[in-house]
Amino acid sequence: MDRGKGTSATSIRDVARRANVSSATVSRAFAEPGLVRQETLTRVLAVAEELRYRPSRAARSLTTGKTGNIGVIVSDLGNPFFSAILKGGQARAREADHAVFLADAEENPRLEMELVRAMARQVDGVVICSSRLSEAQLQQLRKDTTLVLVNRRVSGVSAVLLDGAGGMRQAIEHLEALGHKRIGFLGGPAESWSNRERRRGLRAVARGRSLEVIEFGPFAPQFEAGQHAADLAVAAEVTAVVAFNDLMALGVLSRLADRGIGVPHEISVVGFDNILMAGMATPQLTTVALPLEQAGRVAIELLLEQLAQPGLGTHEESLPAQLIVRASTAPPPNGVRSGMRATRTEPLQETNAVAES
Amino acid sequence: MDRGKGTSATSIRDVARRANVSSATVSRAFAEPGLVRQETLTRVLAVAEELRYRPSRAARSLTTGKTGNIGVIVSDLGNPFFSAILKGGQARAREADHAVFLADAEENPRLEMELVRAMARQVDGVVICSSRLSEAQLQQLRKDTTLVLVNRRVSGVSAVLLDGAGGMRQAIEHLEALGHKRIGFLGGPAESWSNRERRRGLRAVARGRSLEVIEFGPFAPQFEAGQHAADLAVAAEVTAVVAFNDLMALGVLSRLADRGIGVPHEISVVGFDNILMAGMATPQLTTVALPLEQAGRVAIELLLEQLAQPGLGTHEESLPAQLIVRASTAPPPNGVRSGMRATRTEPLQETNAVAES
DNA sequence: ATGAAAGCGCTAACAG
DNA sequence: CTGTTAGCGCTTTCAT
Repeated sequence: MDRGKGTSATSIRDVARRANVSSATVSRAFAEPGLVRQETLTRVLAVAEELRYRPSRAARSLTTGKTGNIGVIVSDLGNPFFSAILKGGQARAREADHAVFLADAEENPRLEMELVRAMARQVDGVVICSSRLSEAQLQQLRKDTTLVLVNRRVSGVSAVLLDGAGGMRQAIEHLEALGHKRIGFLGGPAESWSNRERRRGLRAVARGRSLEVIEFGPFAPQFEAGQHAADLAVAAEVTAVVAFNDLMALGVLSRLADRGIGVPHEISVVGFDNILMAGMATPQLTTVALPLEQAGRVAIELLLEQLAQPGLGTHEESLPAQLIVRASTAPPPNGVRSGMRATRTEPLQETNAVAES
Repeated sequence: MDRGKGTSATSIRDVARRANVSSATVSRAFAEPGLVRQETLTRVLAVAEELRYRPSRAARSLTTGKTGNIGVIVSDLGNPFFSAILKGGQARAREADHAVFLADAEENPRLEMELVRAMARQVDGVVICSSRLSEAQLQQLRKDTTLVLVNRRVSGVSAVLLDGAGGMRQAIEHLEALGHKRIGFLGGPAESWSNRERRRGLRAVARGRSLEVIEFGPFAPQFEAGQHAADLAVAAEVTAVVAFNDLMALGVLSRLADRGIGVPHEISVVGFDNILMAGMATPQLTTVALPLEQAGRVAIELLLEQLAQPGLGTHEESLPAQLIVRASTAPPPNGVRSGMRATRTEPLQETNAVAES
């Protein structure tokens, strides 16, 4: 009978015996090839190859303290926003010969905390994307875990941020240049760091311009919320709408089409690119693209750096947003209009906030 | 100075000393609580808690041979199809207290092989989603790795399959019931197992019915390919189109709209649900939904079973597809038409096949 | 340049 | 029920 699978993986000793050397030499042959004589080295490597020997990382980690693994926690695997980050991170980790532990926190802070704790001993460090933990909890974690955050800023922790504020500025400037004076913003979840950033950018750019900006929301960043919000925006007589993400923007587009309202002739629409539509190149929708894969790469990069020189301080890397203009924006129907100073309304409605970007 | 992070994780000995027991007892307290006297148990657990002790899986795996980890390999992390599977698998693995190693094979067989090999020693088994490896390579791998395949059938290996053939049958029967007689199928990548399945289902259902089925493709399963294929389908005068996936279907929709061809009045469109649009509920598009998350769960399930009883044979689980009818299908323009027997054309064009579903 | 030996944190017999 | 004793596979002084 077959005796299961990995029951008898070749160990370092097998190689050592077969090559007439001590296991120490085999170990060195892999870790510090320079320390063994050329002749021995080739022999050992040959035998290792022949026996299909692969060092056991678990055993190695026992003595070295390093696991060669990196943990990545996302708040919702179903969100393409995170898949993209993950893809980049995964690639970078592999280049550095590190394996990736993946966990989905399912938007649940308790679970997230638990996952980091559970991972802690099996990885050298953890990347958390859009953490739902409180600042205090994160500060707690960083005491005994090397941490890098994506899409979240916390003092003393390295992070890679996506420049939502800058993206918002680009979007608004674009619309302003087209002649829009009255613009609606459909906000995402209130607790979302990136939503706060985007609103911050929005206000900064509106300040001191002859733009009227109306904020709606918070909304769940979903297609349906976009459909709903579209009606609010139309009622508020804006000539352009910027949505928290492209899913919502798509909802807006859909609702406007249903109501027979022309895009972009009657109203212009901009979405923030959750990369949802990456494959289909969002041919209709003007979006603010975020370099998500790169964010993943950089996060791993930061983590690796930090592992290499634990002493040094923390980095914060901010990645630029990029407005991609397409068919959903155009000059407003009747050229210039009001011309009041920037204002904003209170949130008009609450919806349950789920996925964030 | 701070001496890095996990430098001094509390070990089993620390707990043992502090609780006045041997490390064996502590070990048992965690592994087989039943073997320890209640009193001792509580004391040990209390101390462990106090010291924030977490057993080291690496060390444990050294003696037990089990790692408690599962490897999951997907052929493209960027494809939402796989994110969905991953999400389900991740969840199931966590329920079973297993961690997930994730790797992206990037559509590259060499890399895929390498990844499985690299993972092998750190995991108890591997799930490969839409493997790009040859049958021979997979047979090779299964010799020394516990394997479960998703979306791929290979003799002697457990697998979870998505019933593309059944989904296709549903789609065609739906269109037939509406009165369509001449239907086009826009095929996916030629090498894709699921594409072969869908074509198989297509022919099976067409056989013996007064339906004319025209196959186009193979195409890359992308939005752009859908746009292109739309023209071919229109030229072929079909009254309905079934696309390999929803991305392509969206492309079709887009192209038809550009050409001013009404959907569903002039032509009906059905997509296979790559779950791309999960969030937006694909409100316009009739699709064949595939239970992707469940597929992930079942895959892990199968793997766990196999790990538990290595002796037993392999399972193949086939998950049902589900037609979801929405606004993109309706009776054909002029009711009944020709009525010839099922036929099919040769592939009309080749495009580079990338993502598959 | 290489080997011997100790030990990383844990579990698995085997005693008691 | 609990302690003792060996290792698991590898790295790392310390010798040689």
